[in-house]
Amino acid sequence: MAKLQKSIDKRNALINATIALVNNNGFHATPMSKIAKMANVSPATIYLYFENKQDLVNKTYIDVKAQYTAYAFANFDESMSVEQGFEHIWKRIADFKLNESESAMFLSQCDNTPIIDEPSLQEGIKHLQPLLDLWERGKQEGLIKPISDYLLYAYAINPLSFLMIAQKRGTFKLDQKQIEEAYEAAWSSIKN
Amino acid sequence: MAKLQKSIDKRNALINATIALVNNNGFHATPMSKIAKMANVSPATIYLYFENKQDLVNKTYIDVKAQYTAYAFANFDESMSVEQGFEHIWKRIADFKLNESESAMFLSQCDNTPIIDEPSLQEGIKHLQPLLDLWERGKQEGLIKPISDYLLYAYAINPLSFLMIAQKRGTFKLDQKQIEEAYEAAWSSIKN
Amino acid sequence: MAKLQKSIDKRNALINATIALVNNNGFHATPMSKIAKMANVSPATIYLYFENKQDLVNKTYIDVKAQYTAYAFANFDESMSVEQGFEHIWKRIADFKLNESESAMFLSQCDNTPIIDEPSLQEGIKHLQPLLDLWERGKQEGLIKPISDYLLYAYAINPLSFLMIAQKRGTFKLDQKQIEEAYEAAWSSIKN
Amino acid sequence: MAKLQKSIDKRNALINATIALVNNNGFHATPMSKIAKMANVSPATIYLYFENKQDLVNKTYIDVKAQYTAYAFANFDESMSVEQGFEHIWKRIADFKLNESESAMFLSQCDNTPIIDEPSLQEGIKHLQPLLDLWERGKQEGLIKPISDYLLYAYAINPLSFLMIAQKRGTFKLDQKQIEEAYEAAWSSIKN
DNA sequence: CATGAATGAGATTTCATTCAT
DNA sequence: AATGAATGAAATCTCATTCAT
Repeated sequence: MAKLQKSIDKRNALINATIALVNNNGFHATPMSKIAKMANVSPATIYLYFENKQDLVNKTYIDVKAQYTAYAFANFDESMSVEQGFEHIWKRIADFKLNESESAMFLSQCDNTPIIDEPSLQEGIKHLQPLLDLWERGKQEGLIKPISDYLLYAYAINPLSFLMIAQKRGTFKLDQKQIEEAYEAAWSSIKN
Repeated sequence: MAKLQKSIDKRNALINATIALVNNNGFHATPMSKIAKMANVSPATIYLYFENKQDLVNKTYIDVKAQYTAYAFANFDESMSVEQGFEHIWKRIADFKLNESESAMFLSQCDNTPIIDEPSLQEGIKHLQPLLDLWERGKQEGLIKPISDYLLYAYAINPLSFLMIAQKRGTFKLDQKQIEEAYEAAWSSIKN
Repeated sequence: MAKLQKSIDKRNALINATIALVNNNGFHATPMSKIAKMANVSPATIYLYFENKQDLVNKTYIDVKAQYTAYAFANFDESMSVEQGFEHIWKRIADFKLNESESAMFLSQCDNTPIIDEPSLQEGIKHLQPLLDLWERGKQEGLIKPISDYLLYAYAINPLSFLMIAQKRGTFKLDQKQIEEAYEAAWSSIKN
Repeated sequence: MAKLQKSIDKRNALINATIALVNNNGFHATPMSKIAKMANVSPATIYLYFENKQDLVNKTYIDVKAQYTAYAFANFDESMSVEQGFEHIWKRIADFKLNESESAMFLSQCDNTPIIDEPSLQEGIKHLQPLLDLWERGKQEGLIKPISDYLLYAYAINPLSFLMIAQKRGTFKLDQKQIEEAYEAAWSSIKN
């Protein structure tokens, strides 16, 4: 295996350990030593890849957020109609939240606490542009309510986080039928 | 001032300090010593009122959750029509999230991280029953979609948390017009 | 009940609580608050009867040591022969160590650690005089080895402490037959 | 110096500091910080070698007890006669108690208080077997009283602890003549 | 690059003692 | 005399980070 690859593997192992431990124990109960142990490296090695703990968690956030958006827009095509496009993206996001629930949980935790610093939060938001563009088109075509993107996101996308957490906690199960119902609710809330 | 009152005041001061500091710094960066300082007591005094840090944050959660539901259902009357009742409760909750944003932030942080233990989370959920009863009535009258309460909550109520956080971060401002738009979106998403 | 009596009762309750707790947990794990709780008084009340923790444990030691020697010499009569007198005292001490094992344990702990201050240790030794006098007589009569009282005590009396602790720990049981054997060993070790 | 050696040195420094401080101040007045200072390491370093304070004192006890028995049985040879063997071991133990009085004091403190946990006490007892075997032989040959090993130990060996403490406290001096007297008393107490 | 050992700084928690009542 | 509440000081232990190898 090439040296570079080994390096990337270690970085990934650290990122994954961070996600798993922060999800299960919370940021406050995730010491660097545990992260190192789970990633099978020495604590000192972490500092070869990241400046400090804050940097590690920031970078983890940015990485995961990038995965999330890449997943969301895979196979999306700007030639799709607004409704087709929205359904496509929405279902990709639903898939991500339910199948990649470790990653989704981590994002949810970061987005609701002050553990990520402001610049990294900004960095994470960047990649949502295609969805915003789609909504813009929808508004112009009169298909989507002419309201703030924040409102659209709050009603069309964010509820999936709540459902993912409920499912993770075991109090609720999202099967195919309920995903359809959720999509209905999402579309109803933003369509004109 | 009576002894009992002084005791209650101290407990409240501790709860409030906990909310403020956890909101601003996160649980991991909120030492007991800072909480004590902010509440104007000695660190040792905290342990007269709470067993340990975990207990303090659990009890804070339960307290705040109780305030939240009390606020939500104030002046609610089961004789109201389903739509009237829903609008009433929804707007109370919106008021709470936007006016009592410190409390709301704290709840959001607790509901998205593993800092509160399971029994306390359960304790906190108890008081939502009137809303669930209203939805049940709505379903029977054919006014509300016959879907899981989790889905209804995810779309009708939870988006307010997202909007509250966005507003707190200063990236977005919820004024009267947008509250009406949000209400429209909420109602659209769950009405039949 | 007279006021004075109530006062004495409280003092005794404190002394007894100290003995029980130090025996079971050791001095280092016996906080004043636990002593107070066990004696059914407020922590502050302890300071009405004793200057501080050191004073409490010193006084407890002196009290128990006095009980011990009183018990040891009860019914002893200087007109007894040396051997009769020794057997009498020895058996009283054996009785004390085995029946009043709480008290005996406490003394043993104090005599083998630096928890009691020097003046109180001295105070505790005082009352052994009758035994030393008996030995003196025994030496003059040629019945007892002409060796230091420390040696006599080490071999004739102190082994009972070891046996008491072994019994307390449950690894060994001292019944009547073994007490006789122990007496034999004690007498053999010091008799001329 | 090899890494391993430095590690062993640090562990030993910690063990020795523990012995010295517990002897002089008692367990309750021996904070980890003092132990660290005396061993010339940071308090945090203690936790690389021992799990916690209880573990440190347990391990110290086991170490010292092992030294004690190794010392006691050095040059002992099962081909010796019972009386020769006993005298040999007894004098080795006397040497240890008087020359290695720091270690002996520590053992005495541990054996008379609840500071060592049960498993570690058990661990410490293991190594006395050669003495018990010798006594067994003595009983079969009719040279030693047919009584419990606990009684034999209480009278033949344990008095040395009492004498060692008395000497340490300065109230009594064990010179060569008195050691012979003590040996006489010990042997008298257990011989048939 | 990689590490294990080490640690300073600080976290949580305990406790002997005091004080207003 | 008696107390419960309060606390300053200190105890145990943790952890992010560094450094010699």
